[in-house]
Amino acid sequence: MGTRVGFKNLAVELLAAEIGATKGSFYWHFRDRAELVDAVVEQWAHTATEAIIADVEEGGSGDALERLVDVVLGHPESAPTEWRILGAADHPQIGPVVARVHETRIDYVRRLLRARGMAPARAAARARVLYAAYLGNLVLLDAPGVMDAVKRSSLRREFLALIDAP
Amino acid sequence: MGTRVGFKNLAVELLAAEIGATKGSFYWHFRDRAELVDAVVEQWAHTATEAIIADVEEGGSGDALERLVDVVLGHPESAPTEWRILGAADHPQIGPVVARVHETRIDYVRRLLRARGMAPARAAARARVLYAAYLGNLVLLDAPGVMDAVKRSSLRREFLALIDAP
DNA sequence: GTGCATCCGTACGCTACCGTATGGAGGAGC
DNA sequence: GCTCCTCCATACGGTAGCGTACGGATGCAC
Repeated sequence: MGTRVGFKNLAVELLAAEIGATKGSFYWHFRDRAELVDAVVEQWAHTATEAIIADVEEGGSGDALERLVDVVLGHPESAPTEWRILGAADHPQIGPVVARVHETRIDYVRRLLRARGMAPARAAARARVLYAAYLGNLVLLDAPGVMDAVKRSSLRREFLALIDAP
Repeated sequence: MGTRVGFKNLAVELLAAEIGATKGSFYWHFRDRAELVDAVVEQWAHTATEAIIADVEEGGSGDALERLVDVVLGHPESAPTEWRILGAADHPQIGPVVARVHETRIDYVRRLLRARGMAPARAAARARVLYAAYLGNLVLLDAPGVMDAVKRSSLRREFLALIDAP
Protein backbone atom coordinates (compact mmCIF):
# COMPACT_ATOMS: atom_id res chain seq x y z
CA MET A 1 0.00 0.00 0.00
CA GLY A 2 1.14 3.51 -0.77
CA THR A 3 1.79 6.44 1.49
CA ARG A 4 -1.88 7.42 1.76
CA VAL A 5 -0.91 11.09 1.74
CA GLY A 6 0.57 13.45 -0.81
CA PHE A 7 -0.96 15.32 -3.69
CA LYS A 8 0.35 12.84 -6.22
CA ASN A 9 -1.51 10.02 -4.48
CA LEU A 10 -4.81 11.85 -4.92
CA ALA A 11 -5.33 10.00 -8.17
CA VAL A 12 -8.63 8.90 -9.57
CA GLU A 13 -7.84 5.29 -10.39
CA LEU A 14 -5.82 4.78 -7.22
CA LEU A 15 -8.55 6.23 -5.02
CA ALA A 16 -11.24 4.21 -6.75
CA ALA A 17 -9.27 1.00 -6.38
CA GLU A 18 -8.69 1.74 -2.71
CA ILE A 19 -12.43 2.02 -2.09
CA GLY A 20 -13.15 -1.00 -4.23
CA ALA A 21 -14.83 0.89 -7.04
CA THR A 22 -13.82 1.89 -10.54
CA LYS A 23 -13.30 5.06 -12.53
CA GLY A 24 -16.76 4.81 -14.02
CA SER A 25 -18.22 5.23 -10.57
CA PHE A 26 -15.94 8.11 -9.70
CA TYR A 27 -16.82 10.13 -12.75
CA TRP A 28 -20.47 9.83 -11.88
CA HIS A 29 -19.96 11.67 -8.57
CA PHE A 30 -17.22 14.08 -9.68
CA ARG A 31 -16.95 16.02 -12.89
CA ASP A 32 -13.18 15.63 -13.01
CA ARG A 33 -10.14 15.37 -10.77
CA ALA A 34 -10.09 19.12 -10.16
CA GLU A 35 -13.46 18.86 -8.44
CA LEU A 36 -12.09 16.17 -6.13
CA VAL A 37 -9.07 18.29 -5.26
CA ASP A 38 -11.30 21.25 -4.56
CA ALA A 39 -13.49 19.20 -2.25
CA VAL A 40 -10.56 17.78 -0.29
CA VAL A 41 -8.76 21.10 0.08
CA GLU A 42 -11.92 22.95 1.02
CA GLN A 43 -12.75 20.34 3.62
CA TRP A 44 -9.26 20.67 5.08
CA ALA A 45 -9.48 24.47 5.11
CA HIS A 46 -12.62 24.20 7.20
CA THR A 47 -11.43 21.71 9.81
CA ALA A 48 -8.02 23.36 10.00
CA THR A 49 -9.29 26.83 10.85
CA GLU A 50 -12.84 27.22 12.08
CA ALA A 51 -12.88 23.90 13.89
CA ILE A 52 -9.64 24.56 15.76
CA ILE A 53 -10.58 28.14 16.59
CA ALA A 54 -13.96 27.02 17.89
CA ASP A 55 -12.25 24.31 19.93
CA VAL A 56 -10.01 26.89 21.57
CA GLU A 57 -12.75 29.44 22.10
CA GLU A 58 -15.20 27.20 23.88
CA GLY A 59 -12.72 25.59 26.28
CA GLY A 60 -13.01 28.40 28.78
CA SER A 61 -10.40 27.65 31.43
CA GLY A 62 -6.99 29.30 31.39
CA ASP A 63 -5.39 31.46 28.77
CA ALA A 64 -6.60 31.13 25.17
CA LEU A 65 -3.11 31.26 23.68
CA GLU A 66 -1.96 28.48 25.99
CA ARG A 67 -4.93 26.38 24.98
CA LEU A 68 -4.11 27.04 21.32
CA VAL A 69 -0.54 25.83 21.85
CA ASP A 70 -1.83 22.71 23.55
CA VAL A 71 -4.28 22.04 20.74
CA VAL A 72 -1.79 22.39 17.89
CA LEU A 73 0.98 20.52 19.71
CA GLY A 74 -1.39 17.85 20.95
CA HIS A 75 -2.32 16.45 17.55
CA PRO A 76 0.93 15.44 15.85
CA GLU A 77 -0.93 12.81 13.86
CA SER A 78 -2.50 15.48 11.68
CA ALA A 79 0.89 16.98 10.83
CA PRO A 80 1.62 14.85 7.74
CA THR A 81 -1.70 15.68 6.11
CA GLU A 82 -1.39 19.40 6.72
CA TRP A 83 2.23 19.44 5.66
CA ARG A 84 1.42 17.65 2.40
CA ILE A 85 -1.28 20.15 1.57
CA LEU A 86 1.06 23.04 2.32
CA GLY A 87 3.70 21.37 0.17
CA ALA A 88 1.31 21.43 -2.77
CA ALA A 89 0.72 25.17 -2.46
CA ASP A 90 2.26 25.76 -5.87
CA HIS A 91 -0.82 24.16 -7.40
CA PRO A 92 -3.20 26.86 -8.66
CA GLN A 93 -6.18 25.22 -6.94
CA ILE A 94 -4.44 24.88 -3.57
CA GLY A 95 -2.31 28.02 -3.29
CA PRO A 96 -5.15 30.53 -2.73
CA VAL A 97 -6.87 28.31 -0.17
CA VAL A 98 -3.63 27.83 1.74
CA ALA A 99 -2.96 31.56 1.70
CA ARG A 100 -6.46 32.13 3.05
CA VAL A 101 -5.86 29.65 5.87
CA HIS A 102 -2.56 31.29 6.71
CA GLU A 103 -4.14 34.71 7.02
CA THR A 104 -7.05 33.47 9.08
CA ARG A 105 -4.76 31.73 11.55
CA ILE A 106 -2.25 34.58 11.78
CA ASP A 107 -5.04 37.04 12.38
CA TYR A 108 -6.44 34.85 15.14
CA VAL A 109 -3.08 34.70 16.91
CA ARG A 110 -2.70 38.43 16.43
CA ARG A 111 -6.05 39.06 18.12
CA LEU A 112 -5.09 36.82 21.02
CA LEU A 113 -1.83 38.72 21.44
CA ARG A 114 -3.71 42.00 21.30
CA ALA A 115 -6.04 40.71 23.99
CA ARG A 116 -2.97 40.16 26.16
CA GLY A 117 -2.14 43.82 25.81
CA MET A 118 0.54 43.72 23.13
CA ALA A 119 0.86 46.81 20.93
CA PRO A 120 -0.75 46.48 17.44
CA ALA A 121 2.38 46.58 15.29
CA ARG A 122 4.28 44.19 17.51
CA ALA A 123 1.32 41.84 17.78
CA ALA A 124 1.12 41.64 13.99
CA ALA A 125 4.79 40.78 13.60
CA ARG A 126 4.87 38.45 16.61
CA ALA A 127 1.80 36.57 15.35
CA ARG A 128 3.52 35.91 12.04
CA VAL A 129 6.68 34.60 13.69
CA LEU A 130 4.76 32.46 16.16
CA TYR A 131 2.69 30.94 13.41
CA ALA A 132 5.85 30.40 11.40
CA ALA A 133 7.25 28.43 14.32
CA TYR A 134 4.16 26.25 14.25
CA LEU A 135 4.54 25.65 10.51
CA GLY A 136 8.22 24.78 10.85
CA ASN A 137 7.29 22.40 13.61
CA LEU A 138 5.13 20.55 11.11
CA VAL A 139 8.09 20.26 8.78
CA LEU A 140 10.34 18.91 11.48
CA LEU A 141 7.73 16.44 12.69
CA ASP A 142 7.66 15.02 9.18
CA ALA A 143 11.44 14.58 9.00
CA PRO A 144 12.29 11.18 10.49
CA GLY A 145 14.56 11.27 13.49
CA VAL A 146 14.85 15.03 13.83
CA MET A 147 12.30 15.47 16.59
CA ASP A 148 12.82 12.18 18.38
CA ALA A 149 15.08 13.55 21.10
CA VAL A 150 12.87 16.46 22.15
CA LYS A 151 10.00 16.08 24.60
CA ARG A 152 6.66 17.72 24.00
CA SER A 153 6.79 19.41 27.37
CA SER A 154 10.01 21.17 26.33
CA LEU A 155 8.39 22.28 23.11
CA ARG A 156 5.38 23.62 24.95
CA ARG A 157 7.63 25.49 27.35
CA GLU A 158 9.57 27.12 24.49
CA PHE A 159 6.43 28.11 22.62
CA LEU A 160 5.06 29.79 25.72
CA ALA A 161 8.40 31.54 26.23
CA LEU A 162 8.18 32.88 22.69
CA ILE A 163 4.70 34.20 23.39
CA ASP A 164 5.87 36.09 26.47
CA ALA A 165 9.16 37.29 24.99
CA PRO A 166 9.74 41.05 25.54
CA MET B 1 8.10 29.34 -19.64
CA GLY B 2 7.28 27.27 -16.58
CA THR B 3 7.84 27.93 -12.92
CA ARG B 4 11.53 26.92 -13.03
CA VAL B 5 11.19 25.40 -9.54
CA GLY B 6 9.42 22.41 -8.11
CA PHE B 7 10.28 18.78 -8.09
CA LYS B 8 7.83 18.01 -10.86
CA ASN B 9 9.64 20.44 -13.17
CA LEU B 10 12.88 18.55 -12.72
CA ALA B 11 12.03 16.50 -15.78
CA VAL B 12 14.47 15.11 -18.29
CA GLU B 13 12.85 16.25 -21.50
CA LEU B 14 11.88 19.65 -20.08
CA LEU B 15 15.35 20.32 -18.76
CA ALA B 16 16.98 19.21 -21.99
CA ALA B 17 14.69 21.43 -24.06
CA GLU B 18 15.46 24.37 -21.77
CA ILE B 19 19.19 24.00 -22.41
CA GLY B 20 18.66 23.40 -26.08
CA ALA B 21 19.66 19.76 -26.06
CA THR B 22 17.76 16.49 -26.28
CA LYS B 23 17.20 13.40 -24.19
CA GLY B 24 19.90 11.52 -26.04
CA SER B 25 22.44 13.98 -24.74
CA PHE B 26 21.09 13.89 -21.21
CA TYR B 27 21.29 10.13 -20.91
CA TRP B 28 24.92 10.25 -21.89
CA HIS B 29 25.82 12.36 -18.85
CA PHE B 30 23.34 10.87 -16.38
CA ARG B 31 22.40 7.26 -15.92
CA ASP B 32 18.78 8.12 -15.18
CA ARG B 33 16.62 10.79 -13.60
CA ALA B 34 17.43 9.58 -10.09
CA GLU B 35 21.05 10.48 -10.64
CA LEU B 36 20.04 14.00 -11.66
CA VAL B 37 17.87 14.38 -8.58
CA ASP B 38 20.70 13.16 -6.40
CA ALA B 39 23.10 15.67 -7.89
CA VAL B 40 20.73 18.61 -7.48
CA VAL B 41 19.75 17.77 -3.92
CA GLU B 42 23.32 17.08 -2.85
CA GLN B 43 24.42 20.38 -4.35
CA TRP B 44 21.66 22.16 -2.44
CA ALA B 45 22.55 20.40 0.80
CA HIS B 46 26.07 21.73 0.50
CA THR B 47 25.32 25.37 -0.30
CA ALA B 48 22.46 25.44 2.21
CA THR B 49 24.52 24.34 5.21
CA GLU B 50 28.29 24.58 5.01
CA ALA B 51 28.26 27.67 2.82
CA ILE B 52 25.90 29.59 5.10
CA ILE B 53 27.67 28.49 8.26
CA ALA B 54 31.03 29.51 6.83
CA ASP B 55 29.55 32.85 5.80
CA VAL B 56 28.39 33.49 9.35
CA GLU B 57 31.59 32.24 10.97
CA GLU B 58 34.02 34.39 9.04
CA GLY B 59 32.13 37.66 9.35
CA GLY B 60 33.63 38.45 12.71
CA SER B 61 31.84 41.58 13.89
CA GLY B 62 28.92 41.44 16.28
CA ASP B 63 27.01 38.45 17.58
CA ALA B 64 27.03 35.28 15.49
CA LEU B 65 23.33 34.57 16.04
CA GLU B 66 22.44 38.07 14.90
CA ARG B 67 24.54 37.62 11.79
CA LEU B 68 22.81 34.31 11.14
CA VAL B 69 19.40 35.97 11.37
CA ASP B 70 20.54 38.67 8.96
CA VAL B 71 21.87 36.08 6.52
CA VAL B 72 18.77 33.92 6.43
CA LEU B 73 16.38 36.88 6.36
CA GLY B 74 18.49 38.75 3.85
CA HIS B 75 18.10 36.29 0.99
CA PRO B 76 14.37 35.89 0.38
CA GLU B 77 15.05 35.07 -3.25
CA SER B 78 16.37 31.64 -2.28
CA ALA B 79 13.20 30.84 -0.33
CA PRO B 80 11.22 29.29 -3.20
CA THR B 81 13.99 26.87 -4.12
CA GLU B 82 14.52 25.72 -0.57
CA TRP B 83 10.84 25.49 0.12
CA ARG B 84 10.28 23.34 -2.98
CA ILE B 85 13.01 20.95 -1.94
CA LEU B 86 11.56 20.71 1.55
CA GLY B 87 8.16 20.12 0.04
CA ALA B 88 9.50 17.10 -1.80
CA ALA B 89 10.82 15.52 1.39
CA ASP B 90 8.45 12.59 1.01
CA HIS B 91 10.56 11.41 -1.91
CA PRO B 92 12.89 8.61 -0.77
CA GLN B 93 15.90 10.28 -2.38
CA ILE B 94 15.25 13.68 -0.82
CA GLY B 95 13.93 12.90 2.64
CA PRO B 96 17.19 11.65 4.19
CA VAL B 97 19.18 14.56 2.78
CA VAL B 98 16.65 17.06 4.09
CA ALA B 99 16.70 15.43 7.51
CA ARG B 100 20.48 15.66 7.52
CA VAL B 101 20.32 19.37 6.65
CA HIS B 102 17.78 19.96 9.41
CA GLU B 103 19.96 18.34 12.03
CA THR B 104 23.09 20.16 10.91
CA ARG B 105 21.37 23.53 11.08
CA ILE B 106 19.61 22.89 14.38
CA ASP B 107 22.85 21.74 15.94
CA TYR B 108 24.57 24.88 14.74
CA VAL B 109 21.91 27.11 16.29
CA ARG B 110 22.10 25.03 19.46
CA ARG B 111 25.86 25.58 19.70
CA LEU B 112 25.42 29.32 19.20
CA LEU B 113 22.82 29.40 21.97
CA ARG B 114 25.14 27.41 24.20
CA ALA B 115 27.89 29.92 23.47
CA ARG B 116 25.55 32.62 24.77
CA GLY B 117 25.32 30.77 28.06
CA MET B 118 22.00 28.98 27.67
CA ALA B 119 21.62 25.70 29.57
CA PRO B 120 22.05 22.55 27.41
CA ALA B 121 18.50 21.22 27.56
CA ARG B 122 16.93 24.60 26.93
CA ALA B 123 19.35 25.38 24.12
CA ALA B 124 18.39 22.14 22.38
CA ALA B 125 14.67 22.89 22.55
CA ARG B 126 15.08 26.59 21.77
CA ALA B 127 17.21 25.81 18.72
CA ARG B 128 14.50 23.59 17.34
CA VAL B 129 11.79 26.20 17.79
CA LEU B 130 13.94 28.98 16.37
CA TYR B 131 14.80 26.91 13.34
CA ALA B 132 11.14 26.00 12.99
CA ALA B 133 10.33 29.71 12.88
CA TYR B 134 12.81 30.09 10.05
CA LEU B 135 11.23 27.20 8.14
CA GLY B 136 7.74 28.57 8.61
CA ASN B 137 8.98 31.90 7.39
CA LEU B 138 9.93 30.19 4.14
CA VAL B 139 6.41 28.84 3.83
CA LEU B 140 4.84 32.23 4.41
CA LEU B 141 7.20 33.96 1.99
CA ASP B 142 5.94 31.60 -0.68
CA ALA B 143 2.27 32.31 0.01
CA PRO B 144 1.27 35.32 -2.07
CA GLY B 145 0.05 38.31 -0.11
CA VAL B 146 0.58 36.89 3.36
CA MET B 147 3.88 38.60 4.09
CA ASP B 148 3.32 41.79 2.12
CA ALA B 149 2.30 43.92 5.09
CA VAL B 150 5.19 43.07 7.36
CA LYS B 151 8.54 44.85 7.16
CA ARG B 152 11.78 42.95 7.35
CA SER B 153 12.98 45.11 10.20
CA SER B 154 9.99 43.99 12.26
CA LEU B 155 10.74 40.39 11.43
CA ARG B 156 14.35 40.81 12.45
CA ARG B 157 13.30 42.40 15.70
CA GLU B 158 10.92 39.56 16.52
CA PHE B 159 13.48 36.89 15.69
CA LEU B 160 15.99 38.54 18.00
CA ALA B 161 13.33 38.76 20.70
CA LEU B 162 12.75 35.03 20.36
CA ILE B 163 16.44 34.40 20.76
CA ASP B 164 16.59 36.39 23.99
CA ALA B 165 13.30 35.16 25.41
CA PRO B 166 13.60 34.00 29.02
C1' DG C 1 43.18 7.57 -43.75
C1' DT C 2 41.54 4.27 -40.53
C1' DG C 3 39.96 2.91 -36.17
C1' DC C 4 38.18 4.32 -31.75
C1' DA C 5 36.19 7.16 -28.11
C1' DT C 6 33.17 10.89 -27.11
C1' DC C 7 29.05 13.33 -27.49
C1' DC C 8 24.50 14.20 -29.42
C1' DG C 9 19.90 13.58 -32.17
C1' DT C 10 15.82 10.81 -33.81
C1' DA C 11 12.71 7.36 -33.20
C1' DC C 12 10.50 3.99 -30.61
C1' DG C 13 8.44 1.18 -26.68
C1' DC C 14 6.50 1.29 -22.15
C1' DT C 15 3.84 2.89 -18.14
C1' DA C 16 0.75 5.82 -15.54
C1' DC C 17 -2.91 8.53 -15.51
C1' DC C 18 -6.97 11.39 -17.13
C1' DG C 19 -11.24 11.52 -19.31
C1' DT C 20 -15.09 9.42 -22.39
C1' DA C 21 -18.19 6.10 -24.55
C1' DT C 22 -21.21 2.69 -23.81
C1' DG C 23 -23.79 -0.84 -21.79
C1' DG C 24 -26.07 -2.87 -17.86
C1' DA C 25 -28.10 -3.86 -13.15
C1' DG C 26 -31.61 -2.41 -9.95
C1' DG C 27 -35.26 0.16 -8.10
C1' DA C 28 -39.55 3.71 -8.64
C1' DG C 29 -43.57 5.08 -10.73
C1' DC C 30 -47.75 3.87 -13.06
C1' DG D 1 -44.60 -5.08 -17.76
C1' DC D 2 -42.73 -0.82 -19.56
C1' DT D 3 -40.02 3.13 -18.80
C1' DC D 4 -36.96 6.08 -16.65
C1' DC D 5 -33.51 7.38 -13.34
C1' DT D 6 -29.49 6.26 -10.56
C1' DC D 7 -25.29 4.22 -10.03
C1' DC D 8 -21.49 1.38 -11.55
C1' DA D 9 -18.16 -1.57 -14.73
C1' DT D 10 -15.56 -2.37 -18.99
C1' DA D 11 -13.16 -0.76 -22.72
C1' DC D 12 -10.99 2.68 -25.29
C1' DG D 13 -8.45 6.99 -26.81
C1' DG D 14 -5.16 10.48 -25.62
C1' DT D 15 -1.10 12.60 -23.34
C1' DA D 16 3.15 13.06 -20.57
C1' DG D 17 7.16 11.38 -19.20
C1' DC D 18 11.01 7.77 -18.59
C1' DG D 19 14.31 4.94 -20.64
C1' DT D 20 16.54 2.47 -24.84
C1' DA D 21 18.20 1.60 -29.60
C1' DC D 22 20.76 3.15 -32.98
C1' DG D 23 22.82 6.09 -36.28
C1' DG D 24 25.62 10.26 -37.09
C1' DA D 25 29.04 13.70 -36.21
C1' DT D 26 33.53 15.23 -34.32
C1' DG D 27 38.07 14.80 -32.78
C1' DC D 28 42.33 12.08 -31.60
C1' DA D 29 45.86 8.43 -32.07
C1' DC D 30 48.80 6.14 -35.05
